Amino acid sequence: MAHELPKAYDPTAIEDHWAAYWVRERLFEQPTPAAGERLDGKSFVILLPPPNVTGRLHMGHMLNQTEMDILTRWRRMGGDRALWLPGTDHAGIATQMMVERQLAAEGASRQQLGREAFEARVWDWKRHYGGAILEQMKRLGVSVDWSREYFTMDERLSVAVREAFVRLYHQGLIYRGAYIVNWCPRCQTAISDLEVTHEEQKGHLWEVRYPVLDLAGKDTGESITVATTRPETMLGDTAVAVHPDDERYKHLHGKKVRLPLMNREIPVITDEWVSRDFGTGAVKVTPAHDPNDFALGERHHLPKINVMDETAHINSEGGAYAGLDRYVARKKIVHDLEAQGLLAAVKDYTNNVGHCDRCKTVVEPRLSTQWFVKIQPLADRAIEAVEKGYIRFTPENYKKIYLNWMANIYDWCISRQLWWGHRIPAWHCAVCGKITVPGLGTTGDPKECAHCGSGEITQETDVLDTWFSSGLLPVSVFGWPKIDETNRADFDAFYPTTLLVTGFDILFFWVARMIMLGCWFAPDIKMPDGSDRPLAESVPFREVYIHALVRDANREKMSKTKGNVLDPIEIVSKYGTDAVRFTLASMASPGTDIAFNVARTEGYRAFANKIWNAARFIFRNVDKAAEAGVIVDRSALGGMPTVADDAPLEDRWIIDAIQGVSARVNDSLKEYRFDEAASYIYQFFWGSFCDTYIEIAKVRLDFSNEPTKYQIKAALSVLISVLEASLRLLSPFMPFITEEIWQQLFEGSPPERSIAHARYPIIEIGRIGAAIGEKDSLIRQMDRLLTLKTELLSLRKELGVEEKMSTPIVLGCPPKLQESIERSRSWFFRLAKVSEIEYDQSAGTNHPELKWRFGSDFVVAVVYNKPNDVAADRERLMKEIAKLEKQLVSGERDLANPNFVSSAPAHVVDGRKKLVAETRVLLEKARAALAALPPE
RNA sequence: GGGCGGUUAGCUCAGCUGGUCAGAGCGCCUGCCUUACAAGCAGGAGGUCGCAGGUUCGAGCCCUGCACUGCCCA
Repeated sequence: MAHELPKAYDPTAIEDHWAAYWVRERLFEQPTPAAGERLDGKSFVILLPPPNVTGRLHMGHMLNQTEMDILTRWRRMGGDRALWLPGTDHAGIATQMMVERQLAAEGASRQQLGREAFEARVWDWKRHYGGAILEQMKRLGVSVDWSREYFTMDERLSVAVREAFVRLYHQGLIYRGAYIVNWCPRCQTAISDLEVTHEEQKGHLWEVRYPVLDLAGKDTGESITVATTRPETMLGDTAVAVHPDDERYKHLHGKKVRLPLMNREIPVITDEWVSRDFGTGAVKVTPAHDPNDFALGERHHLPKINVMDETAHINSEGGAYAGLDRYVARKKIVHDLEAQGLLAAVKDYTNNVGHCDRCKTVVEPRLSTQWFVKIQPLADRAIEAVEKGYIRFTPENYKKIYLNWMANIYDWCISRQLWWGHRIPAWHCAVCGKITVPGLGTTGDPKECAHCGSGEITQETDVLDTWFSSGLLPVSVFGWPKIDETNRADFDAFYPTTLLVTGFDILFFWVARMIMLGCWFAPDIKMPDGSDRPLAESVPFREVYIHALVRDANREKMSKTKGNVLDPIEIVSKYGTDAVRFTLASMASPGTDIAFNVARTEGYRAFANKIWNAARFIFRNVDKAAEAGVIVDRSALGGMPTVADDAPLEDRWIIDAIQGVSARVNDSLKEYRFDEAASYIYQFFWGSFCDTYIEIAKVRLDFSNEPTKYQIKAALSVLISVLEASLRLLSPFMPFITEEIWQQLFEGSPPERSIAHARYPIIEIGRIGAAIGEKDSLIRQMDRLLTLKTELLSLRKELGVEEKMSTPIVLGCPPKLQESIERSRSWFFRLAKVSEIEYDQSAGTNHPELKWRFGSDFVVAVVYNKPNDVAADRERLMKEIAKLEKQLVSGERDLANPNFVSSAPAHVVDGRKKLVAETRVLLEKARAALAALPPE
């Protein structure tokens, strides 16, 4: 059967086909191990960071997924039990907002709909639009196990969420209380510290006079000036605080002041926390609207007056300002203060203002009753797991960042005032007011109050922070909390997972929470042998690889407002998935952001085209050979290519090269050096295989003459085995094109259903060690030939020899090189465009009319009767001599230095000696050549 | 304010525990439609490794200071 490949590579023609094939054939499913099946420990388990159901694929996803896919495919081909588990996150706020917008367009609201109908509506939305991002992922060819796809609100995951809450509650690690939280007036919910982004903003610092009162409550005429950036909060002031040692205010200790506008008497208190240097050294205290003031209020038992409602409008506690938006109120208050002569000063001030991560609204610190996780006990284990090395970070510096954050962690506010999410499993009693949380391991909802027995209980309306459920994923996807003898196979086989690949932006949101929750709950599950699970086996993953941010070509962060967002799907349809994947891989060096440049992608599309055409060339010759009765054996393909010891130099050279590149690629991938691995393959395939080996092989594939079948067959079997191994090597990076060519290579009967099930080229250590000395000299001979070829072509260019013309050369070189040349005569003559060689040991010193080139062990000239450009030659030689002299001087200085000779390692000294000797020879030759030039 | 990175060719970036490390791709120049590929082939030019000190026989690599720049946390 003849192969048919179009001349130019067209990714769109093949990618959809294979993407669908992989899913349809269920090639990447990793079944639950059968009971009693031996777990050999060679497993690779990785969890996809679940994208939001509302999400669309962006470049960050694509980088993340490309890296995970490369690793998963690589380990799968390496023989591991590989499982990559996909799913989506219900994304509380984001999804709720999406559906609310939809409702708004219809002139409705969730309040009109009511909670249940609204939830049904969101589910509906999810069923219709929620899978979009997963469909996009399929287009990228990700090798995930679709049979295990989850959604964080799935029944079984919801069970886990409820159980986690219940356990933590009964362990005394969940409490409810009124604290200052970050309140988003737009989303109308509390958000965690992590969901607040701080931005510098120019604003004002208002200084306000609070009149000091005497014991009778009358103005003394004196006043105390406080500074504030949020004057509207003064409506809720319940004290003024000064530093106890501040001499300016000592006489006011214990006195009272009149709160302007509200005409409330509030005390002057003293507290060490007050900074004497900030503003006037006196601060207003608003316990219900500032976390520091809240702490102050607790210490001094101050009343906490909340003056704002959920939408950040002043409430009834705000007197005359009730009903005003916070910023309207601010203006009016400033105006009124000024009118009353109580505004002492207005200063420009830049401060950090918190914004809602989701909607960018300015966050209002606000007193509110919320649910919290007492985090320290969980954090302690999470710290231990990392400090003891049970979880390793790459790059390593994230370990420090993680530990630093963990050491300064605050209790986690887990309640959200949303309707979409896991509703908190706690019931309030209308009679006694106490809270009932179901017992451990129970399933049904409680029917009566656990404290007074009343049946008048209603479930908490708040839902849990989305990260509470995603933080449980590593345990919950494998069946926790229902792990018993009958269903523990998944957990035994796949927990802990091997690796987590993610961006640093969710290091705290997600990675840290998974570590805390995993280390907290997994120890409840016994090890397969029945022993207690140690912390080292409780971690949710053993390694974390943190990748960089994808920026645009100008290193700008991609953002919708800037309009510089690159849509991966758009680029993929233009250049092909393989090219985009390769771009990301080749730029993914740890620690640095990726400036995504399509110029680079163009280059890798060209690379794909190169691979395509190399295959075309080889296939065409295989077909031609078949016509001539030469059948190339394909049965031995699939391993590491080898070659007989008496094979031609170039065969041994290319085989050695692919063995070497395999070893390097494997090493690089072990260290997540996608960039290195990609570059090795690229250099090898394009440089060594296509530009050198195939060009050489063409000489042997000459069907026009009386065919030497043995020669053609030998050449073809090297070509095809190197191609086939290269495809496997490249497959994790470029799964589509490699699959297509690989399938064609086997002409419809491949040894596996997919190249993804073939074995990755890995060289066994023992074999590479054999005959290494001989191999070394072999490679050196080949390198010499190639260097000589380049020198000759360069010389020809300088002389202006026509491209098509071959010329005689004169060459002086050692016998060994001469022997290699003679043995490789057929291709060497063709590639170096040589018609005949005159070997001459005195080359370079005679024939002054020739233009000589010299290497460390050869002197060569192209015989071509064109007058030399003496001036240009002289310039080139002088430049070269200068360079060599510099090199020689520095080398000789080292060798003359007794310290160098005694303290540097032997191989360095030897290397330096060799270099100096070589430089001397070259210098001598260059000087001779210069002297031989005719005078100007 | 605290912490962590970065500064290497025109551009984007590699460069391991100091010693054949001054590299790659793109771009640029010159010549080629050579038995796959012009998305190609061949040959070439281009850098005092941010600045100033120091350690060392030896410094893009280690130390100190400075400059510029990015990020995280308060």
